[in-house]
Amino acid sequence: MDAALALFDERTWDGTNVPEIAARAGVAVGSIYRYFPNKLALGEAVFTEAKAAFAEAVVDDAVRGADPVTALCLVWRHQVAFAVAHPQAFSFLEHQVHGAYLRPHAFEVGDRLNAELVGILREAQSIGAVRAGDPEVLLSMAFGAFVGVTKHSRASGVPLSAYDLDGIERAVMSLIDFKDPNSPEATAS
Amino acid sequence: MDAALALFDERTWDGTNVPEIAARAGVAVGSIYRYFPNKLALGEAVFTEAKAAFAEAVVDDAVRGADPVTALCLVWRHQVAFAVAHPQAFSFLEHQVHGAYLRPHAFEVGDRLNAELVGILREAQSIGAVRAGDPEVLLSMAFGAFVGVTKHSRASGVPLSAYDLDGIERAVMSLIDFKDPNSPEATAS
Amino acid sequence: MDAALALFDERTWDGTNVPEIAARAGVAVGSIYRYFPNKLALGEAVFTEAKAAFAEAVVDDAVRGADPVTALCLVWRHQVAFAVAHPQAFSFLEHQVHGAYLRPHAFEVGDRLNAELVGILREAQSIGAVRAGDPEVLLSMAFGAFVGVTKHSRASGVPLSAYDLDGIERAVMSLIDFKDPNSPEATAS
Amino acid sequence: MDAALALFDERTWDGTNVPEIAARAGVAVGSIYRYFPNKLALGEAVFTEAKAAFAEAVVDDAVRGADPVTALCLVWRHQVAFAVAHPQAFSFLEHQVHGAYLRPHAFEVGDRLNAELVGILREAQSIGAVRAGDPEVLLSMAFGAFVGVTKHSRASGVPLSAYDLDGIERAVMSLIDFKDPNSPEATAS
DNA sequence: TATGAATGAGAGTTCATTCAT
DNA sequence: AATGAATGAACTCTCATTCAT
Repeated sequence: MDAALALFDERTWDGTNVPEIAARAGVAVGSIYRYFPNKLALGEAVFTEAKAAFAEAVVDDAVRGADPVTALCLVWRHQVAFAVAHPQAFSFLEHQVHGAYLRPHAFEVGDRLNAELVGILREAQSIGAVRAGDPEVLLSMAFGAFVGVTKHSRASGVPLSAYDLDGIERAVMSLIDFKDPNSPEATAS
Repeated sequence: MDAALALFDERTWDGTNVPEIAARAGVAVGSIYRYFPNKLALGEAVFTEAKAAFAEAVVDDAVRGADPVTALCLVWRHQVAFAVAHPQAFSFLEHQVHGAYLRPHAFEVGDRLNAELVGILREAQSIGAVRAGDPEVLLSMAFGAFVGVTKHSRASGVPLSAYDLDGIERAVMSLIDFKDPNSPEATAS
Repeated sequence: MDAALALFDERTWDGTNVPEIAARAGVAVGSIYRYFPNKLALGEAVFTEAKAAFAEAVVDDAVRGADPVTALCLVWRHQVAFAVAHPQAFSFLEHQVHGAYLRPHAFEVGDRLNAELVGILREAQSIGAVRAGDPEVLLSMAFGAFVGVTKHSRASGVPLSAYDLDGIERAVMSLIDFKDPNSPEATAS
Repeated sequence: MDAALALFDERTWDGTNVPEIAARAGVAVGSIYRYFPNKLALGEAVFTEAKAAFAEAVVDDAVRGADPVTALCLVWRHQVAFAVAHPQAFSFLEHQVHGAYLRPHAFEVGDRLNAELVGILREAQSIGAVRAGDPEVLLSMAFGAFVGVTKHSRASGVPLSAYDLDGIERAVMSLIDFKDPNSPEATAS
């Protein structure tokens, strides 16, 4: 599955053939078919696993137990940590086209994650910690901004860890107009 | 080429077959091969044309003649207008994987555009109109944030024009910490 | 038809496509189809015309009116003259594979020619002017020997006319053990 | 390769399609492509193998160790034996058109064989065992005469072995004016 | 359980033929 | 009558999948 993920990310699901995956994994073609009924199922498994790992990494119990402000910070850092640790998985999940080999249920994990994040954002809005506006759109923008950086990282060949991640965080926090209502600066105003 | 663009966007270059393109275009398979030597060349032509159209739309003479502050505003609006007018082309250009069918020279137009935008951003930074930091990264983030919105638009089925585009612009301007140094508010501080 | 002959000779009937023929002839593809119902018919016409021209050149009225000894000499020289004048037609006729595009009747002219030549040879044998043995085989050998020279000519790029055609004739005459029964040398023995 | 040889001989390389070859060989189309990268390479392999087998059959160590007179006789008989044993290979090699699918190096074996035979002929000429004249042309004629017989054999459907092969040999020996300088008859004159 | 040669449906491409101009 | 763009059947080649070893 690692080999498959790497190739799907580099070349698309359609653009990758099973012999290549087998070669990269160092096994025979037939062996892949002992664990997956077909290429479709392999694609689905790779996508689903990556998405689940991402979801689990981003929203853990600490996030769920925290107040929206802390939660947002944690989510952001988890996301960055995942992208640093699993750049291929992160990039693959961001491909624009997954429809060819995914049945609807494959999107459930992602949708659930999205709903949780939107909930956090909405709560944060309700206490004035974040800019007003459709929270789904706000999420898309904040996440999109980070995806933009990861694309730049891949294109330039510079690993994500070499970027000014704090500066990036500050910029995205400006994007959503984030301010900790408990911080002295905020209460002063 | 329109039919090809639509299908490449929906299904990936590898995931689209030539008879499908022909059917969508309402022509015979052989006719495609009168104008393109092979599927690769068709993909390249579609990509190159879309990229050139985008580049021309985003940076026009008005942008080139303007001061960096005005230029940034214009660029933003041009970009939005292009995405509204040509959602498939915009989305296709944002696919993460184009390497399979593009020879290096196909990236030249995009690189040139990027260099121009980075130049504008750098100028804006030098007069304090924009947040400090690697301008390439800043550009990736701002552009990425917008791409995030277009993805949301496609996924939700809501056309981009139905979004609060002004709100989005304001958020991204916050992202880059943009302030017009000539505006009264800015001079007041 | 000249263009077609040249290409069929160079590349085989199957290996030649109609647009190429049109291009070589300096006409449009459609124009070919005004004169020939299809490529098959064109091939047949080219073959039949070449064969008829050869047959007519080799056995003319002079040959038909002459005694077998003179006839043989004339036939030989006619054949050589034809190969010198129309090397492509000669070579094309000697291709081993014509079956794909010829209906049986296309072979009639060739068979008739062959029968005539065999007849001459048989007469010559009957007066002791030529070696004994199956005249068809003798003809194949004598003709084959000349074809061998024409192949050499094509392969080496040296025109047939530059060869020692008299020496070749003498050799082939030895092959069939030809001797003019009226010549002094022959009567002497 | 046997199936391919048979079909190439019957129908030309261009006139044979891959499914036909597969069917004749009793394998699937794809299997052919496991052993040959493409049809061109298959053609080349068939030609090269046939040519090498012919060359090896015609000039063996016995020929190389013998005096020119003996060598010529051996070469002749080897050639005849090859044509009797492998009529399709012999006929295929004699096709006039091979250029479409052969790269230059495919001709090397044939050229080498030719050079060896010409060498033998030249030696034979130097001791007066063979008619004077360009040995390449002499070779073309002698070989062509035999090819003529094989053509006749194929056209008539009579197997080569049913021909008067001794008579044919005598005729061709006359063609090259061959006489064993050690034979009593020769020494007598 | 692992292998990879074999399979054949289907993809990319060619080209004989047609027909509006 | 001549043209050549358009057509689609047929060809070359690929690759997901199977199965004897």
